[in-house]
Amino acid sequence: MPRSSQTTKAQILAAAKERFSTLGYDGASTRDIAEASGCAQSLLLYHFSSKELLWQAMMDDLFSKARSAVAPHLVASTEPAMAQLMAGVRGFVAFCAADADLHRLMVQEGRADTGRLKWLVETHLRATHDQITALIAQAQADGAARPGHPTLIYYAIISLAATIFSLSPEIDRLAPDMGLDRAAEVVAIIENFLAD
Amino acid sequence: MPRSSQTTKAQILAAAKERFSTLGYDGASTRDIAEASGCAQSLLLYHFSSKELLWQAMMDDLFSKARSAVAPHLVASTEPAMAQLMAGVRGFVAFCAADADLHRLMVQEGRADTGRLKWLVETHLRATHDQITALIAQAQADGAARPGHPTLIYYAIISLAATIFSLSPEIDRLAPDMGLDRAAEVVAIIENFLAD
DNA sequence: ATCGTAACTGATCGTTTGATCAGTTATGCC
DNA sequence: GGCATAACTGATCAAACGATCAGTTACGAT
Repeated sequence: MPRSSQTTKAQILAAAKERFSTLGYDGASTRDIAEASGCAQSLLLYHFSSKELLWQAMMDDLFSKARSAVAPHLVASTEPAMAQLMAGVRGFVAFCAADADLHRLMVQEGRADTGRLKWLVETHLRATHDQITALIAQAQADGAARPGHPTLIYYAIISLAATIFSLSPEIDRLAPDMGLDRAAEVVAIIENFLAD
Repeated sequence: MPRSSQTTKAQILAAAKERFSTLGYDGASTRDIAEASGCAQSLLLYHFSSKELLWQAMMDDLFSKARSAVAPHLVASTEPAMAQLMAGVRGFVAFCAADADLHRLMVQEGRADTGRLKWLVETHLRATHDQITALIAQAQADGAARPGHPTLIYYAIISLAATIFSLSPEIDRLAPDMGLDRAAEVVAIIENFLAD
């Protein structure tokens, strides 16, 4: 019984995000993803052609959502660079708290120099990296942000913002008493870290 | 031609660390690991019984090395907690800079609540976590360290110390101009972050 | 020297993987 | 109402997986 193509694709993408982020690219199987989204494995390949193209479509979808959480705070603002930066950080932390899968996926792919990493850097990472590091450099020139290579600062922010949420199974096992409202404290940590 | 059992095992463990850390548990195959260490796949299983026990043996080996890089700075010191902490941080950063695989492996396993994660927490993580968070709490009581849940501070330190090195393929692609002596700057970042 | 045992290999088992394809069902258009 | 087409399924492929096992090699103790 054919449904809307968009509905089926969205269900497959959601299942793919869950499986790829927890099991890794090789660990996740297209049969498993198809079963979790309630369709035959062959339908998954009918819509996305191959496992790798499904992975790319899932990444496109995820980065599109991440950009809409961060970008509005950055564009064409008249505020100082540091204020723009912190507004973007708040949006990014909120996104990571709500969906830890993006950072899990990025860490999985960022450790080996594969074809998938090259695709990720050229398609999604480069533009954001260049934009944010320019903002960091401006904030440093204003005397508002701490010194250091902007790329290093950039990755320090990302790791502080995302690691707590992406390692939550491990952290929950070690410190079950820790509260669940970690986002506010994470923002405070980054603000304190960024300040000169 | 039988070699020493210890030599063969060490070669297999080194190859396993490289494959598991870059491809993930499912992505790495015992055939690949055996080929990289120059022996038959059946010999690998002869020495380690199964893929999962090989993975555990590799983790035991790696944590043993990590502990010898950090522990000497912590035990039975008469210095204040903050000074002990920073000494341990310097040892840990140096270890991460020399061998980024441990953190890669930890991030891979820390995101899904599998049997392997449970084994990791109980066998290797719990003791270190309890020891370091107690030190953090003491440094906070001394008024030397910033406030916040010690486990949150603990994971902030770990992510700051390790992420830069474990994501080096991605970072090298984005900012090839960045220097290679990142360890000193990372230590400075953590020291600044920890201070009250 | 020889004998027991640890180290090691090659062949092979049953499963699971990504992928292909012929065939079936339902929807939207004229 | 028929009809082209998009949506979808089940069967099946070759390849790779973890694992088992019978058989071979070489070292070390007696």
